[in-house]
Amino acid sequence: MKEIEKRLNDNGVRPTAMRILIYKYMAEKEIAVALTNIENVFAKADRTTLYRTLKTFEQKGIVHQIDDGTHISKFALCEPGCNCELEQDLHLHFHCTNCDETVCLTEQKIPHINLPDGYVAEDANLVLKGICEKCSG
Amino acid sequence: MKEIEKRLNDNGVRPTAMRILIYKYMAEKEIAVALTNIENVFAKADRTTLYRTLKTFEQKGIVHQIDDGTHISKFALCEPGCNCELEQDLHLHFHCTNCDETVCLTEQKIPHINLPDGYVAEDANLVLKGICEKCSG
DNA sequence: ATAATCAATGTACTTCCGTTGCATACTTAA
DNA sequence: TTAAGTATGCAACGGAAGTACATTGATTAT
Ligand SMILES: [Mn+2]
Ligand SMILES: [Mn+2]
Ligand SMILES: [Zn+2]
Ligand SMILES: [Zn+2]
Repeated sequence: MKEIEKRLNDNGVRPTAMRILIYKYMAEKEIAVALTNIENVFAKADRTTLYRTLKTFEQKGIVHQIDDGTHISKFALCEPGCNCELEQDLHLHFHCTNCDETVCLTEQKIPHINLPDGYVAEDANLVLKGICEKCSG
Repeated sequence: MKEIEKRLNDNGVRPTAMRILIYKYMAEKEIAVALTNIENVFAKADRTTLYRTLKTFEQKGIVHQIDDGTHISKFALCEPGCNCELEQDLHLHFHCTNCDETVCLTEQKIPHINLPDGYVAEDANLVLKGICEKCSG
């Protein structure tokens, strides 16, 4: 568990008890989580704290936010050493319409797209929807 | 303007005054519109009516909904004869972080993606974010 | 050790958007 | 002309994101 503290420290986030718990929870869970989700797990903690923890994690590059089309922000841990801002590390996400879970497909990078003149892309979001591995098996 | 009535009729939507106005508005405007947007334009009409009009249009294949990552649903008219559900007609969208406008890039189709075993894709959403043509010019 | 300072958490409240239930007006068909 | 179906209006609800302010906790300097 010292690894988590180190990871947080390295990214400039003070490793408080709450933050370590949330990080641990997200690490064990292999799918993207929403605030409501975390809220249910850590019912004794305040929503705002959890909200701000996610925001802090995001700002410091510990998690990345995912827009899977449900209009609910979800978050997933970044791979160690990944730079989500850079095009090379942008991966696609899969949202299962059956179980409503969203996963990172970190191996599947978003292909480069040529845009019409005048458009300058700084970020990209690619979400596929359908039936996930667990639900189709 | 008879064209609009025909378009609505052809898609099984009764061409009421309100619906024609909304269609006309969306046709003139070349960017995706949100409900709030339409609400401001047609201030005398009720929110719910506008909301349901968009929903009806969507169900009948007259408009398609766009998730541009702002967590606000936006809508744009479908090209005549387009089948948004089909992979071949899935195009990408561009969201300008400067003017907050979202446009359809109907020429830019979403490339086919090979998924890991077990995943079955039925829909795709690709949004690029950055500076749009108007803002970069 | 104490006080001063800054960061993290808690409480409460607000806003925005999407959505639904039910009543009323309008349109179409018998 | 009546009845049935559809569209619109009115009112309210719920979820999620966000913020202001108070309080607690941890760090640092004196
Ligand atoms: Mn991801
Ligand atoms: Mn479009
Ligand atoms: Zn699933
Ligand atoms: Zn712009």
